[in-house]
Amino acid sequence: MREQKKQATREALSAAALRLALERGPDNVRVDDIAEAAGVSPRTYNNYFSSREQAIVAAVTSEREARVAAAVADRPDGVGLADAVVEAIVDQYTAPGEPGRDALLLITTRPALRDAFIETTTAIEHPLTDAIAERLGDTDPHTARVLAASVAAAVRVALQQWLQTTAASSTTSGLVVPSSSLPDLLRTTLAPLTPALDAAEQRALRHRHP
Amino acid sequence: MREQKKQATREALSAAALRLALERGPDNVRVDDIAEAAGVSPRTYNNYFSSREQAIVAAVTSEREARVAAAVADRPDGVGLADAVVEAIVDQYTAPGEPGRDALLLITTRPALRDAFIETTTAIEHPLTDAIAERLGDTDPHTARVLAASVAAAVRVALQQWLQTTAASSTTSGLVVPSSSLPDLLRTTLAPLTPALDAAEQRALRHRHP
DNA sequence: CCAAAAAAGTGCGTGCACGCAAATTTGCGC
DNA sequence: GCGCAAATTTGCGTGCACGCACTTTTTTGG
Repeated sequence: MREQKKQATREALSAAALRLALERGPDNVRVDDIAEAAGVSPRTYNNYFSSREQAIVAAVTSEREARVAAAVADRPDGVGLADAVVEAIVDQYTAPGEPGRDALLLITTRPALRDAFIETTTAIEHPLTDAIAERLGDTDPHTARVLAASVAAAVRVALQQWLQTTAASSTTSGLVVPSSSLPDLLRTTLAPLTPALDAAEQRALRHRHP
Repeated sequence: MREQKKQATREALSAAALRLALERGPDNVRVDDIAEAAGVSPRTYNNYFSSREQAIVAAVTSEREARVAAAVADRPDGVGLADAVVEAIVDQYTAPGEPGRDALLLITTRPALRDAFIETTTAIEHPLTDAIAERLGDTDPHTARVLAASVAAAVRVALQQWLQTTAASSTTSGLVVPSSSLPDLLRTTLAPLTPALDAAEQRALRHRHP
C-alpha cells in the first residue's frame, strides 16, 4: 500500500505543479503553492522532486520509461532488436495523451522546462538496459548498458532538434527548416545506431548457437 | 586578453576549490572561501561554476574536451574512424597529470563529486561532434551528433563502472570483481559502438565516391 | 491485538544558485 | 591620452534544495 500512496502523492504534486504553471505562468508558482495544492508539506515536495521544472515535466512524461521498456519486451522475437527498439520508442513518443497542447507549448517556450524535459530521456536508460539485456541474453553486461545509453542519447538529440526548430519556427518569421515530425526525427537519429544493435544481436545469436 | 583573463580566473577558482577541498575536506569549504582564495567576489564564482562540485572537478578534467577532439582530428586518415575515436579517448583518459592521486581519491569517495565527475563526459559531446563530422564530410549532420553523444554515453558508463568498483573495493573486504583498469574498461564499453562508427564511415565513403 | 521497527512526512536551519541593476574594467577608434 | 560602448564584476534580494532530528503513520512479528 505504501507504494500506491507514494505514487498518488507524487502524481498529485506533479499535477498541481503543471496546473498552477499553466494558470499563472511558471514563474509565478512558488514551491509552497504546489505543496499546498497537493496537500503536503513543502519539505515533502522536495522528497519527490528536486526542482519545480522536474515536477511540472513529470506530469507529461510520467511512466514513459516503463512503457518504453515494456514495449521493447513485447515485440515478438521475430523482429530484430533494432526494429523493436526504434518502433517501441517511436510509439511511446507518439502516444495519445502525450500532449496537452498547451502543456507542450509551455515546455517548449521556457528554457528551464525545455532542459528538464530533455533530461527525462536519461530515465529510460535503466529500464531499457534490462529490456535489451533480456533480448541479448547474459552476454557481456556492459553491452546492453552502452546500447541503452546510446539509444537514450539519440532520443535526446532528436528532442533537442525538435524543440529547437519548433521554438525557432514559432518566434521567427521563419526561413528555418520546416520542423519535421518527431517520429521522423526519432527514426533519423536512431538510424546510425542500428548497425550497433544488429551487431550485438548477431553476437548474441552466435553465442547461443556456437 | 579578455579571454586570457577569464581563463585565468576560472583556473584560479577551480584550483582554489580543489586545494581547499583537499585541505579541509569538501564539506568544510564554503563558496565564500573559494572566492576569497581566488581573489574574486562570491557572486563572480557563480558566474563561472554553478556548484562547488563542478569547480573542484574542473581542476582535474579541464580542457579534456578539446584534447579529445584534437586527438581525433590528428589521427591520420588511414586509420578507421572507430579506432581513431577509441584510441583518442583512451589516450586522454590515461594522460599523465590525470591524477593527483589524492584528488582522485577525494572524487571517488564523495558521491557528489563522483556525480559531477561523471557528468563531465557530456562536455566532450560538442567538440567530438565537430571532429567526427569533419571525418564524415557533410553527410546528414545528425549522424555525427548521435555518434558523438553515444560515444560520450559509453565513456560515462565506463567511468560509472570504474568508480563504482573502485569505491566498493576500497571500502568492503571485497569479493567484488577486481576493478579493471580504466583503459580496458573504456575499450570494452566503446566496443559495441564500433559497428555504428564503421557503418557511418562506409556510408560517407560511398557518398564521396558514388 | 499489540508492541516494536520501519518508513514516510514535517519543521527548521544553512548555504547556495541566480536574476537584476549598479559599478567597474576592458577594448578601440580618434 | 580620451572617452564611449561592450563586457565583466559585484552587491543584494529571493526562493530553493537538502541535511538533520523529530513526529506520525504503516508494517511486521510475536
